Amino acid sequence: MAARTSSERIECRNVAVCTCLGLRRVARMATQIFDAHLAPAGLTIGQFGILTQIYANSRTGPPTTMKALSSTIGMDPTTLNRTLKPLEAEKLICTAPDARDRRARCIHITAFGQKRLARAMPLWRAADAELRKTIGAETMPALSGLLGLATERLRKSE
Amino acid sequence: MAARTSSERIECRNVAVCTCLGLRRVARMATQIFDAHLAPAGLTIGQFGILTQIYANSRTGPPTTMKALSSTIGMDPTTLNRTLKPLEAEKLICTAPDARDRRARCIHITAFGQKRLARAMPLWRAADAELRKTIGAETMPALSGLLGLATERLRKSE
DNA sequence: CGATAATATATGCATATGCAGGGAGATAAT
DNA sequence: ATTATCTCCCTGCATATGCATATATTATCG
Repeated sequence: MAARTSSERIECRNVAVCTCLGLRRVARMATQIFDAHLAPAGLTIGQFGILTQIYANSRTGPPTTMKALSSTIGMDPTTLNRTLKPLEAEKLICTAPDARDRRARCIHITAFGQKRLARAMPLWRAADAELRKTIGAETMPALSGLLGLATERLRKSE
Repeated sequence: MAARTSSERIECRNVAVCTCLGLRRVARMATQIFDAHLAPAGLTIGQFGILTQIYANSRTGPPTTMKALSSTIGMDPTTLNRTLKPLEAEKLICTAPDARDRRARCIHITAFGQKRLARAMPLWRAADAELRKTIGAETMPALSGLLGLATERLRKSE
């Protein structure tokens, strides 16, 4: 038999429906919708989500640390670290070393940040409504539910 | 009444279940699984998906252009442009201007790229199996189906 | 108390993502 | 044919993402 090294067909049909690639693709598309809606408030959807979480935490307990926040939103701490930088540069948040553990930094939302968040909230609602309208009023909660379930199980597996 | 500007509570409960943020979060988590599995083959899941698509196209018709490929995988052409750079630098793909339309660039997978893809394929299967096992054998196809539906509808809306 | 381990954050590197806008080439209008 | 327009790609800018690793600080063990 002659060698047919590069003509051996690679079986790749299933890749077309890869869940990971699907997640990334739909996340990209949804991100464009949300970023476009939030742009007038000067926030991306990622920044908006983080700011909201910091705000929510500030109303329920002690100041958030990087570690806690990164765990809550399921993001690598090093990513969060850098993602916070533009927010701090814009004075939407401020950070200070924790008095009881000087390794940790406490993250606070500023009054300016709260104003920004309040301004962004209706824009987020409009983006959410557009996504719902586009992918279907039945599909949206089903997708959201599965994502919540997946998050939970991915978290537990760590 | 005294001014209470910054003490007005911002309603943000729904943000916790934002579909866009959920998509981004689960996409991040899944990406970590797939990237870890594919690392021995020197590919990220994004590169793997693109390489697979170029390979599949090469077997069914004329060479892929950037525009066509970006549309197929639902990615901005400028993003694709840069994402292809490391693949070209590693000689996994090669590009050449189209003879009939010199604005366009035709993208080909090299024999070296096919070898790399063949090596990565079982790693991708292992990653897929791990994700399935983690999020649940019933959840996986349901999620995949909804993502396919969402992709379709997001595409049509453009 | 001093050495060691564990923890919280930060930095270097590389890839990923897309908007605005620019340049080259193809197509349509007059 | 010349102009106008449109299409395809590329570059500058800014954010997003995480691994390996470094630094600072706390906790633990002997």
